[in-house]
Amino acid sequence: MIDRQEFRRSFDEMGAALARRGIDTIDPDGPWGRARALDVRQRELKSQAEALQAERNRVSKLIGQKKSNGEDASAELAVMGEVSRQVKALESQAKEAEAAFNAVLMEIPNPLHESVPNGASEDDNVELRRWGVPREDEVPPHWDIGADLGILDFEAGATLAGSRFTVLKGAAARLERALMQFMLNTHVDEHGYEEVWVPAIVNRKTMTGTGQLPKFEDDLYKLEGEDAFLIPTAEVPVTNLYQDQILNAEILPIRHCAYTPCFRREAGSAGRDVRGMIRQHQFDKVELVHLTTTERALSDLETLTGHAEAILQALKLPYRLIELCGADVGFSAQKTYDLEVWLPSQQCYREISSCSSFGQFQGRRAGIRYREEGGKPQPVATLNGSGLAIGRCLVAILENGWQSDGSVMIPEVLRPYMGGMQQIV
RNA sequence: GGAAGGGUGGCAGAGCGGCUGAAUGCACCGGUCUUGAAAACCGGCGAAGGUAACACUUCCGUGGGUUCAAAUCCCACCCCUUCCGCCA
Repeated sequence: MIDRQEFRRSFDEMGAALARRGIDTIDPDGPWGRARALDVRQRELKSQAEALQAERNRVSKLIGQKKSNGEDASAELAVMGEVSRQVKALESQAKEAEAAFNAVLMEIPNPLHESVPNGASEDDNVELRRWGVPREDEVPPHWDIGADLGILDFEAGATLAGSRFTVLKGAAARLERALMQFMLNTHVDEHGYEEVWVPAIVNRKTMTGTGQLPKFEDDLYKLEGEDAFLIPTAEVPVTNLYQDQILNAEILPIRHCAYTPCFRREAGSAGRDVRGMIRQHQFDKVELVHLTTTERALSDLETLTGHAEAILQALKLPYRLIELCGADVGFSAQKTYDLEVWLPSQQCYREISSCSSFGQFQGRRAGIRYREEGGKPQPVATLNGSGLAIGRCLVAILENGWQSDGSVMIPEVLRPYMGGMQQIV
């Protein structure tokens, strides 16, 4: 959520940062224009209500004093009936107006950080660097590699659950588990993260805190008969671990890593990546989450991204780092780097990690604040990034490790987790 | 699912119609004392809006109601704890 004070003080500057996302900030009936109008109305009604509340409180106190002194208070009581009715009416109007203002605010995305490049679509994302040497020989798609080896079963996934579900067997199942272990161990032992294990079902409030709700309910799996949802990413429960808390500044930065399954309806991506396991309704991911100060947010984003890169490097998977342009940065983020891994069958790089700084946006929404010694509470800055998406990582290993005899070389760092297995045959 | 108890400031915990934004203790901050520390003593110490600063307003799980006045009374809901049932 954007800051109300800043919204009033810097309406035009904020609007400009939002316009870079392609949002209409000129139209008075658009969200930006409506927010302004609703704020004015909300504040008017609130100050009217408050003035009358003050009167009510003053006279009520007087009545109490008179009564306890045995004096007559009937004159005051006579007028207060009406005053009280008016207070109630104004209170509920003010409440409604504030709720309306809030509802609009909740649907306004995070203004972009000034360093984010302009752009009209994902085609304008900026490549920052590449690592590793992509193989350019012909490699079959992972679904063929996996089917030939008998370790990926897409038909079984479809039978059990539908499209975009896959069953892993044998070496693939173990590889999935090995990747999870390797990633978590690396982040805990080498990067200093504290591991957490969290629920994969959360309530509406939690989902709202990180920004998935109210705007993106269609992307989520909702539980029948309950106001609860399957998480689309560990970001949601892990960040919200601290919802409505005031933290001591000394404990920042907080760095958590977590494995969770992730569930996405992929409502808007019909027809994209329908084959294989690039885009699944359920997938595994190890996530990195930082809670830090606003001053540190941007430099911590570099650190976090580096931790995700370290995994790719250890697995010796070629990748590139891109910075998302204004049109492509997600709703809650102020700045985002994507890591894209080389997929030889497609001869292109595909997203395998997304690392974002959210500034105070989520901290404000989720009520996560911190206090410097003697200072006032202020929202924490949050960051998160995949470290990494496990299913896509498995795909990359199958394709990059594929050999012309049909076998797949297992990256060295994973072999201890694979019972010493060097290749999948 | 059934029964009972309970949700109050960073924590613990009183209050159960007006003098209560809230006793008390702990924690924390400042001071006195001390070579220093501890102890003791004195003072301060919730959040949000609002203001130049005050004033003022709101907040005692959430929502509604009664009343001139609600943390306190009434209704509904949510959550937690314990016991029983069920169960990995």
